[in-house]
Amino acid sequence: MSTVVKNRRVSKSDWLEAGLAALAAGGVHSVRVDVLAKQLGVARSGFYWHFKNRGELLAAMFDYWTRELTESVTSNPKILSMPVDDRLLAIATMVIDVDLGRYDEAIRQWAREDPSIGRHARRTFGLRLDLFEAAFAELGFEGDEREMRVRLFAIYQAAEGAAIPPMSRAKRRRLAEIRVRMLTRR
Amino acid sequence: MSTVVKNRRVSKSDWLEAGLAALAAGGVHSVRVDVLAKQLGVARSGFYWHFKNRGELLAAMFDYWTRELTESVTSNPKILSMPVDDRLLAIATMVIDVDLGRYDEAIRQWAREDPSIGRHARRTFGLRLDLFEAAFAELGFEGDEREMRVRLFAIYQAAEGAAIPPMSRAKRRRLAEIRVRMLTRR
DNA sequence: GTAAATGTGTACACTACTGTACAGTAATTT
DNA sequence: AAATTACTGTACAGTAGTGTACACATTTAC
Repeated sequence: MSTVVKNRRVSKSDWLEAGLAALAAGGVHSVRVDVLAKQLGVARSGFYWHFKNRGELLAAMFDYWTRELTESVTSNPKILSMPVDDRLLAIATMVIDVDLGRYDEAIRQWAREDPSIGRHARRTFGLRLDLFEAAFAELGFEGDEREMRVRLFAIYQAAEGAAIPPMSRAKRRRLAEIRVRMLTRR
Repeated sequence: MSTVVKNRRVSKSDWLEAGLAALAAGGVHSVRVDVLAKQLGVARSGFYWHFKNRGELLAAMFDYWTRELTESVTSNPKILSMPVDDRLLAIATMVIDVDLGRYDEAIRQWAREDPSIGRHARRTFGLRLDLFEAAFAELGFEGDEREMRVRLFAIYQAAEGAAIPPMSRAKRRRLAEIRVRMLTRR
């Protein structure tokens, strides 16, 4: 009566992906090794082959988020070399299409519980802000006016994907265009 | 060596407040009756005098959020009777001063885990959107242009308080003013 | 085709948290 | 002052999740 696929081996990255999916769905607390094992259709024990313990998986998940969902943008030469307007729209579009914000809400919650994660998350979110700060500076905005636009752009993007009720990708893309137009206009 | 205050009685609302504080700090999973008891300096057992079980506390917390942190605004005649521009700024200011968004992030996460909470949260967030929808309609915005402003206003406000790194209230208030000015401008 | 590396399942011990039972104490009402 | 209501602590039972031990299976390298 078991519906699981037998004889399929499960690699380290399978555990990582399952962990990330759980993170997005229900926050850190819901990434539990027994639940992941059940989802993957294997026994729990294999987990401890790949990871020393649950904490090591969590650390790997956090690193993944920093590397793949932030630095992949903030250090992307292709994006950084675009003209400002295009750059901002390109980032907004990426956030929607690649779903760059999918773990953001869970990470913030996690950061609030765990001081060490908090410090690292602060740095990572800082990298994003710097990117937008530079863009709006280039557009000639200064002081509070700039800060307002930077924050509005950054915070909205980091939250839209988790918003209730959710929006379709198509609509999000349409709104992104006019949003960028408004925010870059003097 | 115990630092707890002895002989102080703990009421139902004390448990509720402690639960809400835990919710804001670490999400639903971190509202645990043994932890709350320790914080309040009493034994766990008293909890079950006030609440049937942990679930009943969670339900009470959710109701509190809907009533005190949403409907108190969306059904507030004082606010609803203001001219549009003042109304939007008044709401933005309230969100900052009363910290109306303090549980929003935790609630969204919770809603994603628990379908029943999800349904109710959807309704509550809907009430807020309706409020902004009406305001921006009154200002003469239509279609995607209106939707963009409504969403930007709503989502930003529901996320700013939880953003990393955090901003001071003073700065948030300053930015709120120019933000409302920009969003209400044609 | 054998050895090493990479996994896997079963079984057990431990900890954290929830819920229940119940006797007792303090405040409030009559 | 007696009875009722509101609340507390101690003790016990149950469940869920983590981590460890270890023998066994499967793939990869030589």
